[in-house]
Amino acid sequence: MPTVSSEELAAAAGVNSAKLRKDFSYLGSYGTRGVGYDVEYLVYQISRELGLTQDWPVVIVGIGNLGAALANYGGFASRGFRVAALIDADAAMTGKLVAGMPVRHTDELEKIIVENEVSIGVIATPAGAAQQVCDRLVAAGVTSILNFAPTVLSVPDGVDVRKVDLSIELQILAFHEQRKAGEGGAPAEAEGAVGVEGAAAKVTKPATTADSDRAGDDNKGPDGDVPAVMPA
Amino acid sequence: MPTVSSEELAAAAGVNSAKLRKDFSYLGSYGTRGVGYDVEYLVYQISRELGLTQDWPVVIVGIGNLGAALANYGGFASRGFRVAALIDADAAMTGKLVAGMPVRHTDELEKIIVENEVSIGVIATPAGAAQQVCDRLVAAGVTSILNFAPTVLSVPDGVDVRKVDLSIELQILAFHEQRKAGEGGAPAEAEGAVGVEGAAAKVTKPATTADSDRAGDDNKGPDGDVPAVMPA
DNA sequence: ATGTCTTTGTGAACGCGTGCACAAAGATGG
DNA sequence: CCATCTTTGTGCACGCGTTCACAAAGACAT
Repeated sequence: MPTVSSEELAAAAGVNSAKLRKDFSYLGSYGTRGVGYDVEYLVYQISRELGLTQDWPVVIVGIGNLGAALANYGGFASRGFRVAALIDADAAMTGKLVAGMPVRHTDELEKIIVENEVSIGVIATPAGAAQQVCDRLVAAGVTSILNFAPTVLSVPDGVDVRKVDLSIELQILAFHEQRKAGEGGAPAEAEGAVGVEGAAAKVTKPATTADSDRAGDDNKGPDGDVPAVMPA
Repeated sequence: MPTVSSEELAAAAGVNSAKLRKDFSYLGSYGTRGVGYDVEYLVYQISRELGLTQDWPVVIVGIGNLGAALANYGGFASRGFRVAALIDADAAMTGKLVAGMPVRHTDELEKIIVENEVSIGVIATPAGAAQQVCDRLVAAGVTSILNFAPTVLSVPDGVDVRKVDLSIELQILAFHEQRKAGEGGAPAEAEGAVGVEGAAAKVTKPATTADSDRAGDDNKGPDGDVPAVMPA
């Protein structure tokens, strides 16, 4: 199949064909009227626009379970990412092979960054070490950081940080799961698990509101639509 | 600070105060006019709505580096998730302690799900095993799946799947990094890294368009705004 | 008790993104 | 070379979410 129409692509992706065409048009006019889009050419153009045709050297700092998992992750190489080095603060780890690559010590961090012209760093350290590692990465020239540590990093302007919270997705699933179970009393209720049990009784709200606890009210929003409190 | 106003919260979160109030109103009328929101009560209500006050037993299948990292992840317990069991297909892993918990063999999967009333499963297996594990989880009663394996899972209606691609975030960083480097020739260009080098020359487009390669065109969208091809 | 002041809750307006619908473009066949 | 048919590229309109702005509610001081 050398060409595809926007209609076919849209159907496959489950989106509107007009939107797909409009999106493509931002990249330029790469389609041929009456025929469609040349598949190979389209793939190339999108890849290039997304930066997939570039070689991005990255370092992974913190080679614990997560760091090792990331080092072994196959999806990186196929997207143009090249793991330039694995770095860990534990001297006992130095030289060990992870994903076929020797772990380097933190002392060499700056040198590694500069020599490999690394601009993207991945932090998979414990929370306590994250900010310190981040500062060193930035000082050495890294301008984009992917943070897996459960901390909010502060960085100077011009540096991008993206935080990945592995439990967020689980949270979203649990939210929908709660909905499936119905509004009524869900199973395995563990009141006070977050350490605020009795909060509803302590507050100064009228007892009627606090005690009824929303059981039975229809939870309509101000505009009358369904409750929109829903992650992603 | 026993209470907060929507204005303070909005400023802290960097959002509009009216939107924040409207969002809160979907949960009910928990504020007090002239005062604000009772912090403790508000935290409790939001926690409850989000499902944080419930106890969610989960199983993690595939105890490799990633599975182990997830088992050790601190963020789960604090959000109401309880790891009911770690499951792996490798008999050599059975009984080993990971995050202070013995690894169970896949043979016991169904039993574990049923006994613990697990409704959420996490798949951290290699891609090849994911669908099979998924099918068994669903058959045993799991209705929400968090998939870390690089495969698209097919599930019956009523089952939610969320796929986590660890390289997506890296991709987004690289995209912005590319933008920072300017439109001109970026460093470390690796033409053809995705195996389509020469694609621009092979296609049947007029040579003028293909060769100019968009250098110099202003890349305006159909409505005249800035190029909106930008992940997240 | 009454007035003033603060802050909520929400109706209404605005703006942006999505989808519709069609003219222009190009391929294909006669 | 012309007619027809397919598919793109995009102006336009609709709808939804965000923001504005204000009336109602309650606290607090006098």
